[in-house]
Amino acid sequence: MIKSLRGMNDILEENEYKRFTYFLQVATAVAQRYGFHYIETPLLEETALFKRSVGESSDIVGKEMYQFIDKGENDVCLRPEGTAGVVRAFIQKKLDRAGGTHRFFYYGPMFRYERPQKGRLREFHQFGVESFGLDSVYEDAAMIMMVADILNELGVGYRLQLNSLGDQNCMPQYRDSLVSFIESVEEEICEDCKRRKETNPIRVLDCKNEKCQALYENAPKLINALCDGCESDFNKLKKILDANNIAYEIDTNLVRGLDYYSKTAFEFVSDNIGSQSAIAGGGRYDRLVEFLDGRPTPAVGFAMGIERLIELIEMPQEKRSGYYLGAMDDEAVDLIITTTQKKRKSDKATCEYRARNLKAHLKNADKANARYCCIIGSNELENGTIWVKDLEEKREETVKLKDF
RNA sequence: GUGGGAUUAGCUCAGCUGGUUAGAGCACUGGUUUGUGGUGCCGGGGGUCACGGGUUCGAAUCCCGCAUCCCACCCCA
Repeated sequence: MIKSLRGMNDILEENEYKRFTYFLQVATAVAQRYGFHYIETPLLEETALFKRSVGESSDIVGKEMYQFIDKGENDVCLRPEGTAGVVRAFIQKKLDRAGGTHRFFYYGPMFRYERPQKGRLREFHQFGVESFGLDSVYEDAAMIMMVADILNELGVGYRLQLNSLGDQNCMPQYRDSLVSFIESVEEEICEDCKRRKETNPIRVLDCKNEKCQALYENAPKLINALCDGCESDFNKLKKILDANNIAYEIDTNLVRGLDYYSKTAFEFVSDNIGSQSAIAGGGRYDRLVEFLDGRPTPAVGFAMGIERLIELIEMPQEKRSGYYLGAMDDEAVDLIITTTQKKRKSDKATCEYRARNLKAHLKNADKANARYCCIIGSNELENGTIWVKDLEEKREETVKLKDF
């Protein structure tokens, strides 16, 4: 038997596909209410795109990409995340030169070659949005409120963690002071942190090693080193969230794993899905368009992990709907088929191809969660009528077939 | 990539220290004699016990390998 590859799942169970499609409905509707429109970009991109955007120091690019040389000798890879492709499309379409604001949402599969576990797949699905052209912190707040709206509508509980990563004015200085701090404790930190000091020093802050964490208690905090602009934006952001009743916690160690973030960084986490607890994450990435050879364009966005989310969604109760049609007589089956086809012009309608007794049909109709069970037996066939039972109201009537 | 646990019917699981045709509940399916469901009763189908080796007179049960899932590390959505 051929099985799916490790970490790659089918979404076909009732409690999966229903939640999956319901999530997309809700997320899409909310994004459209915020003025975002759909964008679809390729699953396969040039490897260089991710090296330059996500960053070579990140684990995603360093060891998790599905990368290969195609038949035209191009170095390509399956996208490990969604932002880079959208930014590439934005620049390629010269929207950076067009100016103005551009807001996109997308969803689809992402690929990372990781060791699978609960909430961590090799092929997984993200829903995300990207907003270009606005450097206003109001847009950062709008992103966060959009995530909150989606989660609230889905009945998903969360905690929001917030941080500011600074910009090109304050981040480099902070990085220098952090590096000198790390050097002062270098003897005692873990091997990973020693490596991080060289590749991406900010990342030592979210090292999970307890000993390291204890040492970093005294590390300089980025939040205290922000330049005036970053600090006032961060304060403004907090104010906006307060005014809109969005609860948050400041997490000074929240460092997003992708290199392109600056200023606002946020993460929505859940305590109910195991150790892979981040359900949405995002932030501002004002430099990324420039890094990918576009005109400098401020941008902000987020992504949500759909598989993690659907574990948490509370589905609204499903109501009976549509018609179930059945014959109790072999002679009536053809009539059932044509009647069903007629109904399908306007309503959901399913039918049974075999003649069955009434009890069996009612059982089928009930199982199909149909609202109406409609039967033609020998009596009805003779009189040109159809027997219709409303399974919810428990009412039944016999109507002329032409009026049905 | 490292360490640990699990793997028996579509699903959730039982199967004691190796011993005759591997079980249950749910699900599926058929019937339940005059045409009434979700909630009665009776019956039926379905498992090379993940896969590959080994030990043994005999393996779902013991050993080795391998795959997948789960947990932790790591990483992130």
